[in-house]
Amino acid sequence: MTTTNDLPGADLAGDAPLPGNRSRDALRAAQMYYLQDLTMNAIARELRTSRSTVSRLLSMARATGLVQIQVNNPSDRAPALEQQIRRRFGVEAHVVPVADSISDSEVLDRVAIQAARTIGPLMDSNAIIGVAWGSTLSAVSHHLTRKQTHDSTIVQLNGAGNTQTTGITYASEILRRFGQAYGARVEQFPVPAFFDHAATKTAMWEERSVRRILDLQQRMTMAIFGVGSIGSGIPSHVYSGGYLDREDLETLETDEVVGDVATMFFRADGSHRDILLNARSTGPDLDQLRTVSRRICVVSGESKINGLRGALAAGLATDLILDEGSARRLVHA
Amino acid sequence: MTTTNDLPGADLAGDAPLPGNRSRDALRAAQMYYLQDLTMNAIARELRTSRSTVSRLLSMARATGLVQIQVNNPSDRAPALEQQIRRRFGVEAHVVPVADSISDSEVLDRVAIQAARTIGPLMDSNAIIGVAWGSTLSAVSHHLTRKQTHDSTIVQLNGAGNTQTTGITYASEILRRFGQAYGARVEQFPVPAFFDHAATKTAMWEERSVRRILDLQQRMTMAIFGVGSIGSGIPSHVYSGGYLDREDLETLETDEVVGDVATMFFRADGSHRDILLNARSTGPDLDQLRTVSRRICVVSGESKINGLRGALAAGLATDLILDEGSARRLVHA
DNA sequence: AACCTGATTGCACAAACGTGCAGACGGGTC
DNA sequence: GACCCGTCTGCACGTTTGTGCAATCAGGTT
Repeated sequence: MTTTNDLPGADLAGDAPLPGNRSRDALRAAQMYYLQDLTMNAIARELRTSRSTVSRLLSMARATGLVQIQVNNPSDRAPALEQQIRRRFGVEAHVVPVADSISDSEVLDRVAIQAARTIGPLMDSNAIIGVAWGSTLSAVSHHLTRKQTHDSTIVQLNGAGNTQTTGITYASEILRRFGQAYGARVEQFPVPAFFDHAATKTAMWEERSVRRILDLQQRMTMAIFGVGSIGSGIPSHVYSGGYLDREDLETLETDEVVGDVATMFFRADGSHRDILLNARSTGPDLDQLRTVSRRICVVSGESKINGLRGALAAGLATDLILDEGSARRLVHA
Repeated sequence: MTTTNDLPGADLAGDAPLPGNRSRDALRAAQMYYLQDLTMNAIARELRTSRSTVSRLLSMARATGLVQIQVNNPSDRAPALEQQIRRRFGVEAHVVPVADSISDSEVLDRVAIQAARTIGPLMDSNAIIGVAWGSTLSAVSHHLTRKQTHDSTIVQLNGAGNTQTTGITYASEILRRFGQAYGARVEQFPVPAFFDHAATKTAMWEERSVRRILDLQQRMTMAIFGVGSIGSGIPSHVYSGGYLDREDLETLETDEVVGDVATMFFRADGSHRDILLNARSTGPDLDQLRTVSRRICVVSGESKINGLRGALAAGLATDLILDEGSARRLVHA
């Protein structure tokens, strides 16, 4: 082909420059491209613009949630792994296919993209969404696709401050992106991840500013979180980021903690009674978390397997999004 | 580009040739392509196959309904035309964007594609779908995308025989395609479009074989039909295809008929009382049709505008899929 | 009017994609 | 074993799509 690109001599019969033209064109283009199978060139002619503009209109249509693409495995014959996980652990599994040859950070990225797209369709109006923070959630938040909703709220699940920073910029970035993608209010939780003294927590928990957040958490319709894991390979953010001192880490060990969800710790059997640190943690009580009707856990990387097992034993999740490698480890052992 | 195509030296580490490999790969490919934004080349590497195979896997995934693409106009700021139609006529309108420069048959084709894709997501298990026949429905039936359902039934809305043929091959092809796309049973209605004598209809309507179909029609959860139109330009199939003789056409005129749905006629004001031909027609009683909870009317081409107005006045449709030109004519007059 | 600044456009090129074709494979038949 | 026929594969090629860049436009400021 000799690069007879774009439109040759159009743009002579100008369309009225109507208001809101941009997004109207995006909708038209999307309909013609995805519903009528026209090529971008054909669409460009009908829209009296250049093909490259159509390409951009379409990518805008995708980014703003105007176009939604779903991949649904006909549940009756879903991949074996997902079925096994559902049977063994009682959660709806979404296994992200990845070759085992790729790097951990790439796996995280791909799990995050797919998680973001899986969450999208579940997002609803009038929802109250609890969101944790951490490297997993951060990755997810970068790939959310827009979807307009009314009267929904994003609420932070646990404080993010530590001894060095208030953690606000990090956690709030995550929340902000969620809020923006879904057109939702954002409610931050401006407390440290852990109090130094359990008594301070008790006191703060009586404050009305805090109770407002706790109240929202109680009414959550959906919660989204990763897991932290102790004991195999790389420790998660919480265990190395200045949130806990040496003494804390020792008590975790004596309490036989294997992991955490939103800085609330649990043991391999799923129990969380009498784990000292939880009395100072600002995460949601795990019994309360279990009352939320949709609880989505995102996990990437096999180093999290111990924490994940604990979380599953505790029944913290209703939906589990994880990479294929971890899924395999989970069932084959 | 120097055509550095497809994978250079793969296919040495063979994967196990598992059963059902094909559709599993299609699912994996679809997830990686649509959910993770990998290129087909990258997918080919992970799947240990060639890029072209991935391309084919993906088009298979789309064709079998594994991937579903939706374009949703955020109803609050839907295109003006759709809003006006909804207000004026009380139906949910889906306007198919087409430039006014293209030919009638092309318009029909594009309306049909978009109609097929619009119907797809509405299709459900345990549904009983009534389907009419005619050039519009025929076009739609060619573009249905597969979607597996359980225990659903496609039932023919009106007989298709005429004096020359039993009409079976034509109408049944349409039904067959619907049935195949949705994995549904197909129930044909083996009667002529019109009886010569109303008495024959009365008699036949008591036959158990016919009652079975009528019973299904009574329990329809969805109906899909076009409209026939008299009086402007090209007459529809029914008016020229050997179904009616001159005398019949004359009675239609004296009865002030403007169009039909599934060979049941109505006037411009939507009424259908005392239209003689209806007593001999095998289409569903219009009062009964109105009890179906979802009634989708597909219209392409401005020549149908008169019939369409009548059908809307009669309140026959809950959803209307039509081309932009007709939509404009509909509101601007 | 002159000037800046950010958004938007079309172009040119490179990357990604779809598909006709010929060869390879599989399994049934003579 | 030889043969046939339908299916699947990779290749080559042409087509379609994404994107950096420079020119242009819109609207606000000096």
